[in-house]
Amino acid sequence: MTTQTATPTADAALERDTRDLYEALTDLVRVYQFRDRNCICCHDISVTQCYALDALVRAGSLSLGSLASTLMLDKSTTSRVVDALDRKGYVKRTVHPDDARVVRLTATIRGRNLHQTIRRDLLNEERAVIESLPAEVRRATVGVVRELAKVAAKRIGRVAPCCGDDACET
Amino acid sequence: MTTQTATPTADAALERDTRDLYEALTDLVRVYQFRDRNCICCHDISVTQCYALDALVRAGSLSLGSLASTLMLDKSTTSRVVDALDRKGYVKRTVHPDDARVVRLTATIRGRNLHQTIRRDLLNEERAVIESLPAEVRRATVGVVRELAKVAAKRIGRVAPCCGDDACET
DNA sequence: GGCTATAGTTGGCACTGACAACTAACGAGG
DNA sequence: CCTCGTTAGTTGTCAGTGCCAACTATAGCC
Repeated sequence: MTTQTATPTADAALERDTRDLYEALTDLVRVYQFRDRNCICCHDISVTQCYALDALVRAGSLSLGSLASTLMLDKSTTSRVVDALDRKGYVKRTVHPDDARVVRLTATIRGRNLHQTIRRDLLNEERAVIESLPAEVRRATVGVVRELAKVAAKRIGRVAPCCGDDACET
Repeated sequence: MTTQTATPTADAALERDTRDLYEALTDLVRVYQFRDRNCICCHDISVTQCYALDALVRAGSLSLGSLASTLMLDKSTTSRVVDALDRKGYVKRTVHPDDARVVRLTATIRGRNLHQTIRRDLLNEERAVIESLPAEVRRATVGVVRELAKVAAKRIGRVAPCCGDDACET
């Protein structure tokens, strides 16, 4: 009974799960966007700027192009986000030694400190959210979210224009 | 001091879960933001506008203030988002019969149709993401995400300014 | 040396999001 | 009835986002 048969029951279940998950994810994403806005912006940096800083600290150093694709943003947008971070002294642009076209982006000490501070705040929030859950549930939640992010990235990260294949009849 | 946890082991587990969940959720939220940008914008409407339309269709009709708090946005922002939807003919403003101060917002037929179309697209995407998962896993995922959204909303929806209690020394 | 491809930047535009200042209508109290 | 405080929305302003398209500069190839 665990085989992936195309029975009407299985179909109905998939439909229901799709709808339910869609609703739940919508809520979740909305709440986290709100949290990010509120939690990050009191630190002299915007949400997108924070994502960029995070990506840079994590990676150590990136070209503008790779940063853009990490953030799934246009290069022009990314360039301006970096402008802001550069202006505020959190990130430094240097020319790549082997290829003068590429810009090497690295977080400054100041940038790393800020990143650390914000990360601490966000982790505190996260802990507050989940500490009420029983340990097993928490653990399972982590697994599920991770898996979901992976699957979604595989499906979605791939399609650049519009809605992919189905839909979007313009 | 803040938490009276049982054992150091449990503490460590909580820390690890917090970190892991934070990473996973960050990824998840990023991917879904991207999906929304790409999936919605080919329909003559922006992401925020779509969220607003969705809230209106769901609720049937809302005042501007309640729409703002549903979306967790400032009233001024909300007003302008509604401007755009109004201009495009997806939403109508009417004066509330009992209180001439409040604006009743309702989706037009056009608005409901657009909503339906976009919803279909997003559900198709969602289905594509999860249809590869075994049915039990899917079901569990729905439960977990729902629970997480609920817990997060309780914790986060509450704190309006800045980061809540900890951090944010301005 | 000239050509094409690649990496980034800049211009332009619509929109987002916040705060503050404003207008309009409701609801007491006098 | 009129005034005052409150509540609901709108508008002004400003920084930032995000896209496309046009541009500059360097690299790599013939």
